[in-house]
Amino acid sequence: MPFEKSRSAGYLANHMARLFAHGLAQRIKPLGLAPAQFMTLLELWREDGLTQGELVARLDVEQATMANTLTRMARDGLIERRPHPTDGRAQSIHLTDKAIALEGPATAAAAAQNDVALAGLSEEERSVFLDTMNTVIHAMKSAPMPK
Amino acid sequence: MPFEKSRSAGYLANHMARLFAHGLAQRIKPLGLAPAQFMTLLELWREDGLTQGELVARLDVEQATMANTLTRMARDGLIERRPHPTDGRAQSIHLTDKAIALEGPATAAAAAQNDVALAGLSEEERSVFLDTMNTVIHAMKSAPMPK
DNA sequence: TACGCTTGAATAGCGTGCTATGCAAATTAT
DNA sequence: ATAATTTGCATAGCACGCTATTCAAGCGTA
Repeated sequence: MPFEKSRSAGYLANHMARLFAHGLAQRIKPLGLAPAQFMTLLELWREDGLTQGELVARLDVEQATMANTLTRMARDGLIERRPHPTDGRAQSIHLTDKAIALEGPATAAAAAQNDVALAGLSEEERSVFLDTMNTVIHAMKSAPMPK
Repeated sequence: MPFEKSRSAGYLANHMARLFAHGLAQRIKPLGLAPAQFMTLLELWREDGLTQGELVARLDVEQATMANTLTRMARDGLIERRPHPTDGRAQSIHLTDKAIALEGPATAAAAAQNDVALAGLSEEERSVFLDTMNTVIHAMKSAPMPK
């Protein structure tokens, strides 16, 4: 039997993530935000002044990816990189007033996209779905890489 | 209450898809393949000689994305672009022997990645999970774009 | 037939992910 | 205290996704 893409978790995950990203991008574009910037802001709204390394750990992206995202965010006036008070190698990342003001509208946009995506599911189904994604993420993170 | 990323479908979808892509990439790299190439090959293994436009429709990516992926695949000796027999604007995309030979190992690699990801789930849970992803995908594809 | 619209594909430019390097500051070991 | 290692970040280079633009070939219609 052929490899059926609509029965492949990986294929579906990719397709679903592209649709989520596209929908979110459309919704936050008017705010001057892009998806990776939003994701980063989620952490900084929760706790300002994190280092790049802390953001890397919390968002599970590579250090180089975060460095580039932060560069674009600084360019766009969302963050400021300040010298770290105690570690001369590090910087602390601080939100600008502009970025602080975006928390409400941006999280509302993300919630709206989630609502559209999950529209066909009951509360119970939504909860199971989120739990399952967390389980799958954990499985892949703890699996040893093949050879 | 704060926007909780581990309870956001979009955030989890993104994270999960990155992990899937990374795992698949590691597994098919020895075959000389990258994820988007594998996805494209899935369609061509099923039916050779498709046009770029047909691939775009089946994989739900933008035309420009597919054009670039096909260019890389031609560069890597996986496909050949031949003039379309009846439409002077189009080309038909044909697999090389090399690409044909990769079907077994590549689909096995993808299946292995899916297995790792779904390891913690029962058969029933896996089935529900795939169904739900298909439902969510459909919901986002049919939702009108905001404003 | 000729003009105009549609359609298949390429290209440019950018965001976001990755790996691989390089460098300077900090830390550890000798 | 000096040397070696580790750690924080930047940069280069590439895959892949997107939007926007351009061009040529096909198709319609006046």
